[in-house]
Amino acid sequence: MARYNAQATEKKWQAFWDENKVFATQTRGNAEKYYVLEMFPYPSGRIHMGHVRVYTLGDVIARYKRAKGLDVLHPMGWDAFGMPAENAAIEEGIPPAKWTSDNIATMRLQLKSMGFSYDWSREIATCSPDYYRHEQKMFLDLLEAGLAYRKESMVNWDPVDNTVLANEQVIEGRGWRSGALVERRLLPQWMFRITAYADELLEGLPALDRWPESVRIMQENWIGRSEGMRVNFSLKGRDDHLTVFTTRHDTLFGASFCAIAADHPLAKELASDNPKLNNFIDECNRLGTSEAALEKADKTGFDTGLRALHPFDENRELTVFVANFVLMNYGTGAIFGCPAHDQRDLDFARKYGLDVLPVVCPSSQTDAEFVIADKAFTGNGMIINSAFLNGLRTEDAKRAVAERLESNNQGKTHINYRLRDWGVSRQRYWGCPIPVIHCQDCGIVPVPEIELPVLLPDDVDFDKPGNPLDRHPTWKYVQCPCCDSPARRETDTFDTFVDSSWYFCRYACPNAEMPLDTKAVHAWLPVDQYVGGIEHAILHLLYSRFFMRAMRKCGYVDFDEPFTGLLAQGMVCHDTYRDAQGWLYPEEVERNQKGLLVRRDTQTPVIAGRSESMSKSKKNVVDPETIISAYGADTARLFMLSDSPPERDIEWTESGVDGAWRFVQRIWRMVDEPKFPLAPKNMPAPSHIDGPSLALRRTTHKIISDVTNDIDKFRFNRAVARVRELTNAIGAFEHNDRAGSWAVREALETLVQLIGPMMPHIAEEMWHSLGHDPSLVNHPWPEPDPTLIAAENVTVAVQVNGKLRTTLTLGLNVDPAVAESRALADPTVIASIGGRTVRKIVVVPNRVINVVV
RNA sequence: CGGCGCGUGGUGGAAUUGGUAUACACAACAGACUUAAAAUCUGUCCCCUUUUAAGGGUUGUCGGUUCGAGUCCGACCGUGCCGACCA
Repeated sequence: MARYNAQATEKKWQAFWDENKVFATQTRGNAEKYYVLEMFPYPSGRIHMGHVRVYTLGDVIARYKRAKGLDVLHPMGWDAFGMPAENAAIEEGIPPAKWTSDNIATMRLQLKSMGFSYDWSREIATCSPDYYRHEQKMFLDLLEAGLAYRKESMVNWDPVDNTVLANEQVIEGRGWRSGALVERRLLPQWMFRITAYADELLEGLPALDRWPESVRIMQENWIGRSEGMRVNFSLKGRDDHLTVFTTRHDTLFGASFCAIAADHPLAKELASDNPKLNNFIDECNRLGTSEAALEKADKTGFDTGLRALHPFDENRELTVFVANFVLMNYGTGAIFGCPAHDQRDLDFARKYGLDVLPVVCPSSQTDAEFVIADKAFTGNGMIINSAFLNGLRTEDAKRAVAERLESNNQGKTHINYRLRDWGVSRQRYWGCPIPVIHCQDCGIVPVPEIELPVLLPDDVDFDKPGNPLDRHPTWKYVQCPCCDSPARRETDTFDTFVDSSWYFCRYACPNAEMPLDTKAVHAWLPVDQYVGGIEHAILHLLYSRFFMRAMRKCGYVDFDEPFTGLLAQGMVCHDTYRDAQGWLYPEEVERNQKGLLVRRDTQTPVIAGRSESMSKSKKNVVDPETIISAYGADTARLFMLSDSPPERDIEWTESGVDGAWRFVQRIWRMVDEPKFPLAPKNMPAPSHIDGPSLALRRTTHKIISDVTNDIDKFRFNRAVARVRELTNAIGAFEHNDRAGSWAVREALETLVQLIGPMMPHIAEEMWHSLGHDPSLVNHPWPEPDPTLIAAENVTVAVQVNGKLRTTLTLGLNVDPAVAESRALADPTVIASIGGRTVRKIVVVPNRVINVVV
């Protein structure tokens, strides 16, 4: 009896798959296509458990769809530009290109050792000129299409990474990567006009019905469409006016002040001869960057001395404040304050003693009893105290106000979005160079297409902070392509989210001379199933949806949505351990004889913290490689699939891995040393099968049906449970006769096929042991026999007044009247009825009979 | 503060989507095999009454709809994630 040797067997089959190009993408023409893609990794050095999970999920889908006879595209590549490579250069003196390609080489080997079914011939790395030259060409197209532009704009500046961050890369006022407090700076930036597609991106969401609801809601909120009005307030003693954005123009008569943002142009103008106002603005800007402080910050304002006139009543003068709670980057950077119906305005009004005039009365109260204390009423209702609006409901009042303001040229209905244009400039070296040239005479000149790619120079130094491209002695000095006079290259590079906004298209045509081969892209795209972390719910997924539309406008494709299905998998968690010295790795901790957690080396006590997602900072990580070398890839893959549904977090436990390992051994023994000889392979079914053998056949086919269903719905944990049931059924089977040995072979072969996508190496080995030629990968998925699934008898629950009293075995689809009389004849049921009158009998066929008395 | 999600045994979780709650595993306990250990196999394993048989209760709490609720509705409690002054 030989123990299953996972390491040798896995290597053997990986080599077989490789040599025979088993996973080469097929295009058979008559088969349906299926594109399954997992988010490509950043080559940080080594794979971690998060990678193992997401790529296992994707691989099960890919192998399953392949077995189902579909043409599957399942590629892998590298999100290879980005700051860690530069940090390595700064800290260890390794050039970013070398650091990155070394990491890719390591991680590629690690992924191969997991046995994933990638078509490696389509591998791409975003840092390769073969990739980024096409990105540069696409940028030129976007530029021409008016979707890329340059703008002097206030940016989020990360003082640690010395770079600009997009709004969504700022989390609680800190850089998403460095964690440094973000400053505001005015810099010329390259922007992508994502706002041009705000409505389209919003309207496309409901059709993405195979996306998680939560992701769609997050994107919806991020786009932040709101219907309202721009309203002009005349300014006393000035010719110009103040434009505010509001969604509650029905409350216009409740206005008691106006407020503008600290960086509103009007505020800046007024501050030029008002030092106190200037001071106040400075204070706001300082606060404006630190969101944590802002949370508790009081609403403060500064009276500019200006007075705005109410649009419907020139005699009403409203003080114009600069206020710290008004944001320049939303709406017009100016508001009118209606304290009775907006909590912020109410807080502000109470602080500065301003009027609070209720103008909307909730339907539950009369206007006489309705008062505003410390809570604003923000709901809809009946308009009061509002001249010509009195008696109207909120919606009608909005319409009436809009009509009157528009006819007086005092306002315009307006749809406002929270979404901002996407700033793509990064002042970094390790990114795709932006292919433009700055000429004193000609301005911004695109690099001519024949000169692409603009290559990154190799000879850069990382001794000083800032952008090495900018400091390079020669790289940026070029001649203007238009006038030949001396000019300078753009030294900004792209945000790496640009790289990942189209890579999924390039997989369809990795060697095309053009950025995209439209025919190939249309053959494979959209991605049928995308798998990745929920952390990309907004950034990557929204950018990709935008880029798809931009590529459509540039004529590359004729569809809008890159990913029609999305599976957002949960994180891999592990217990945390620490002692007085700090966090400890799991392998540094053990249980002593008393069962207490202690350090392995010193035997001193260890505190067990709660389970959290694996992270290097908390040291609660398990290196996949140690698991693979101890148990093999199949065990790791099985563990990732069992127990928890994919979208939920999974708890990595040593005992769970042991359990998975035991299962691998167990199924191996079933073919390596069967309890009795199996029927020869390919033998036709015996003409007569009954008793336990028939029962085993029924189980086998029921489980084919269940597992197929479960994998279709990505309920892999249930699929694993069903497979274990089949294993238990085979293990318990004792019927050593002709029919029995045939049924066992059928069950075993089914078992092997069902675990194929989950544990491909052992499945391949068992398939071979059962006498079949490789590769199982190309063997069709088993089909359940419907006549075996349909049971002839069903167990039906019998309830009296909703309480379970007994169960009956009835024929399938038996006449309800028969079921009824069988139930009423049952002694337990008679006893439960206890002589009471039967009022009603509910019969749910094949499920339940409920006697109501 | 808002949005979204979750709450089922000691643990991870299952429940045909309103129809027999606790599938499948992990852990624990007992036993078999063994000189011993590992491995393997068998059994017990939500709670209460009772030796068993049998009965009663149970899906965070309270209420509602229904012949019937883990599942639907309302309120509350707890918890997690995300967004946060979005006018």
